[in-house]
Order: sequence, then C-alpha cells, then structure tokens
Amino acid sequence: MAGCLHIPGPGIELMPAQQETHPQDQIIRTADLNPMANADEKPAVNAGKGGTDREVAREAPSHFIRDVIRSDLAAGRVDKIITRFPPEPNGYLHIGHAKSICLNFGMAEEFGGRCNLRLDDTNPLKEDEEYIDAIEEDVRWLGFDWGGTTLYASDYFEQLYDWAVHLIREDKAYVDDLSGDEIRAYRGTLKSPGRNSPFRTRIPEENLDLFRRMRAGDFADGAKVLRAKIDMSSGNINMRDPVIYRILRAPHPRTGNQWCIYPTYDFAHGQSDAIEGVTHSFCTLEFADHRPLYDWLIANLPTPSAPQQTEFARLNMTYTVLSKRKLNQLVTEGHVRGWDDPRMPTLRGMRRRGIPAAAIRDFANRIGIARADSTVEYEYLEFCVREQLNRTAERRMAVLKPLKVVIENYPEDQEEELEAVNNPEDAGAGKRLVPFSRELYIERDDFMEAPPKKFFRLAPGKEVRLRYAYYVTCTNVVKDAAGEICEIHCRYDPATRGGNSPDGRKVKGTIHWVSARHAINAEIRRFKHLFNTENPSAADDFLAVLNPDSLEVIDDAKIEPALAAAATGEPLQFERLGYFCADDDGTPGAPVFNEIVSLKDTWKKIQKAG
RNA sequence: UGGGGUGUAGCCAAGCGGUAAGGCAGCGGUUUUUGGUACCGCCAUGCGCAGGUUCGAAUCCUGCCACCCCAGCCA
Repeated sequence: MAGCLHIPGPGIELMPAQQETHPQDQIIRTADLNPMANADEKPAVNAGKGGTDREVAREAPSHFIRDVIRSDLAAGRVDKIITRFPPEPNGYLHIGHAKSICLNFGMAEEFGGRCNLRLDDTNPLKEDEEYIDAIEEDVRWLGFDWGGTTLYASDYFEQLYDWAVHLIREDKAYVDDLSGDEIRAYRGTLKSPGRNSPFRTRIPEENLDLFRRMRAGDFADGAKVLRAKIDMSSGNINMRDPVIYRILRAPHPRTGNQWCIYPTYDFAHGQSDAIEGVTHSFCTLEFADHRPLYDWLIANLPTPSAPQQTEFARLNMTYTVLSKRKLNQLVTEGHVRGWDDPRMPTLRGMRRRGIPAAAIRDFANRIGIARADSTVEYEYLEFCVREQLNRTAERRMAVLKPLKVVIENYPEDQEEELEAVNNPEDAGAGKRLVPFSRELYIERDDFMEAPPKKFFRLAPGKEVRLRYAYYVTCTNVVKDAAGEICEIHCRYDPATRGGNSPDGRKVKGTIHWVSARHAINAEIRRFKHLFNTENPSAADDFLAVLNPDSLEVIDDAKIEPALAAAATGEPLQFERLGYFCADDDGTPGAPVFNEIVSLKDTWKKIQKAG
C-alpha cells in the first residue's frame, strides 16, 4: 500500500538524517515522488527578478528562522532546503501573504534551495479556479519563480487516501457516525476533557469497509467522518481525535466530481510537505497548536520525509485590514472599486497603485521575522516605496491645483523649450525638453498673498525660481468678483534662463509649473488610509470606521506634455508632490493618474507647528 | 494549575552571562534649481513587574502581571 504513489519523476535523494529519524517498513524515495525534481537541478527561485527593480544589497537581518536553517544545514540534518508557499485558492493575495512569500522564497534563494508554489485545495466549497491564476500572477509579479510547475494538494488525494487506509489498518483512525453537533459536544471544552465517541472502538475491518463506502458515495454528506484516534483528553484540542476526512459532494476546481470525500487541512498539509520533500514548513502562529498533530501524522505514516514546521507571527498593519473576510466584504459591498482598488492592501491593489514589487520585498525584509505579535506602521511601507522610487522614478512636472500665472514681459507669441533632468539620482535617465510660454499654471499652494515668515514660495514682490526656467517676481494679483485670487502677474528675468542668475543672486524658493498653452488636462486620484483608525479590526464594526475621504478625485490637473506618453503602471515623480502612475482607466486624450505616495513634506510640518 | 505562544524606545527588531545593534518615526544641523534626496548629530542608566543566583543579568532561577491563539466535518 505504502508504495502506491502516482507521481513519477527523477529527483533528489532522501536525506540520511530523515531516514534515521523516520524509520518505516518501506521507505519511499523522494525521488519517486517529487514532481518538481529535475535531473539538472538549478535554483528556480527569483529567476524572473531584476529589470528596473534595483535593490540595495543590505546585510540580511538575523532572525530565528534563518538560524534554524543554518543549524540544520550545519548539523547535516538537511543538505539542501526546500520550502513552499501554500495558499488556499479562496481569495486574492495581500501584503500579509507577501511576508510569507518573501520568507519562503527568500530563504530558498539565500541557501541555494527551492521553494514550491502549492495550492492547498482541500475544500472545494470555498475554492475557485479564478483565484488560482490570480495567485500565480501575483507571486510572479512579486518577483518569484517556482520553476513553472504549480503543485496542488489535490494531486496527492490518492496517496492521502491510501495513507488514511494505512491509519485505519493500524487502528489509528476510525469512522465516526456522530453528527457535527455531537462531535462538538463530545470534544469537551477548553478546560474540560472530551469523551470517546461510541464508534471509537469499531474494529479496523469495519472501519475499512465504511471508509471505502464513504469514498464510493454510499453515505450522505456529513453522515460520517474519518477521525484519527489520538487522545480525547489532551489539553490540545487538535489532538482530540481530529476529523481527517469528510464527505462533501461539491465539484472540485481540479478533480471535478472524482471525489466525494476530502481530507482536512491537517491530514493534507504535512503529508503534502513530506511528498514534496519540503524540509522547512513555515506557517503563522495560529498553527502552532497543530504542530503536534502534524508531527503525529508524519510519525505514524510511511511518508518519504519528515518536514519540520516552524511558526512565525503574521503581519498586521495600521490603518488597514488583512482578513479575507473583511477584504471580501469591502469589495462585494462596494466600499472600494474592486480587488485591485489602489487603496486595497492586496497585491493587485498595490500593483495598480504603482507600488513596485521591489519595495514590497524590501519591506518584507526590513520588518523581520519573529514570534511576537506586532503591528507595523503603514508609514514603514511608504518609506520603502519612496526609497525605491526616489532612485528609479523619472521626474515630471504636474500641477494638481492650478493657478494661472501671466508673465507680463514675456512676448505673447513666443515659446521655447527648456531642458529638464529626468532623474537627478540617475544620470543615465537623461533629459527632456519642457515647453515654456507666457501663461503658466503653478500650484495654488505655492502662492500666498500674505505669507508667513518662513514661506519662501511666490508672494507679492517676491522672487522665486521656476524650476528649469527663469526667476520670476510677482507684480500683481488679480481677483474675481468674490475676492478669490484667479490669476497672478509676474515679470521674468531673461538672464536667468535655465534657473541660474549670472549675477549670482540667490533665490530661496523653486516651484514647479506647466505651460498653460501646452498643458494636458488630467484626472488625478489621491488616496488616504482606507480606515480612519489605526486598528480597524478592533472596532465593533470595521465598516463604521471606514474613511469616507480615502479617495480624492481631481479632474482638472494640468500636466506637462511628456506625461501623455506615460505607460500604465510606470511610476513617475511629479516634482515636489509625490509619485504617481497612469491608470488603465485613462484614455489617450484623458489620462488618469494614481498617487502612489506623496513626497515627505517638511513645509506642511512647519505650518502645523506654526 | 486546560493547552500553546509572546512581552527590549511611539513602531519593527537584534541580543543567547561581560555592561542595550540597526531600521522607521521624531528632533537639531549641513548640502541642495524638488521645503525631496544625500550627509552629520540627538533620541532606552533601561529590557513587563518583584525577588533571587553571580564579581557581573535583557540574558540563569523563582513568583507574579499583561497580551495573543485554540472547542470548523475552514485553512
């Protein structure tokens, strides 16, 4: 029985240490099992990474998982590590998953091992094909490569069934006729032990027959389950005869109607790890209580290897939620525009927002791995995004809240093109020409009629530099009937072309601008936190704490002509404002830009303080 | 005395008996044609609390306290 595996393929040797610690009558060589194994093995991790994602080499922060791997390698318990990222295809990946993905793929890469992408598809009621493609796409986008073959727990259903039979034969599993409610009642409570099911003493022959008939479809959904026979009085509830198979008549995304019984997570996960030769099975803290069961199953089954489970704390972030249920609710109830809404903490949302994968990887590395519950400030992610984008994003000029400026002494019919640096952090990014003319737009915030002491932008009688262009001095302010400033007049100094004055006179402020005649009108979407409290999950109703102003749409922004060529998703810095990228919602004539993250704004801070 | 886990600065996090790394945030300054970037400096006599062991304790021992997870035929 133990040898009837159906997955062919040459591959790696079973580690000696694993053979020792895992005696069994018939050893199945990993070589016969591992569908990922190739004769010419090469590390598949990260093969797709690179391109424009420049990453700063940083000394790897020490963390306990790295220590575990190092010591296993040093002691010869393993000679090559294999990890896996095992999502259930029942939702879209988010920044919390990114932490796990970066850990699993990152460790494999760092130690010359391999990381599998395996979908834990053991519950057809909750899973859907649409998620499978999305998960693959998101992992790939994050920059990781699992060698092209996606693995599925459902690939192992036949083997898992055989192992269940093995347990029954050994009198370590039994078919239970108790109802769900009864099972719960018999399980006891957190503080009191459970009682044995009246069906616990069924003999193996009867269990075997019943289990075969469960598979054959002789019983209704829920009528019977298969349970591991462990200890109903254990302090660990997972060990109180856990259900390992249930009857479920639901079409499975991959196996269709082939099965009407499905293994539970506990019966599938560790064994799937073992089949794949996974050496280190990393999961989040809430599974720590399952580890004794994980180990019990590996110890009582003739698995080809004995993986080790290690838990770490999951990611929490301020001002957002990371639970599938809540995220799903935001989408289905229309609080956001979809799974890829730029405000969502999903990988698709972040991608659409323009956040580079490299920034997310950097973030995952910086926050570290530990066992203490923690909540990372959203600002930390923003720092990583700015850090990445400052080095890579080309600069452009755009005016979000336009104020018309007329340069009185600049001829009406004249225009010229001025040279602008694309990225001061990257000489290789080159230069571009920006059109200049008599009428411009500047940012409303860059003009004040009665400026405070430290305001060094434009004000009556004050001189500033128009970036890459000229020094201008404000001569007049034009107001409408309501007293609103609608236009300001300036005089420019022709000698300061390019932004330097031959007489060496200095100017304190430099502001950005767009030529009115050449400007393109654009829609700009700016984002704030989705929630207005740090910990929305702590609220009685997380929806009550939604930030109604998380999306701000500006429909009359003025952008420089070069921006017409911006590719969707390409991050650009709008000078002095922040990083933005074109959204697919835009059309050639009517571009739409998403704000990725603002630039740090010291002036705003000074204003607040003053 | 259910079981499992965790407490180091506002946040994340090293530290593993030899006298508290680093990053984020914050504060002060230098440079600057982005109030951006870069650079410099400051920021825990203190490691949940109380005892104990030791020449020496965040690290070892004892006892408390606080927080998180577990009673799905979810993962």
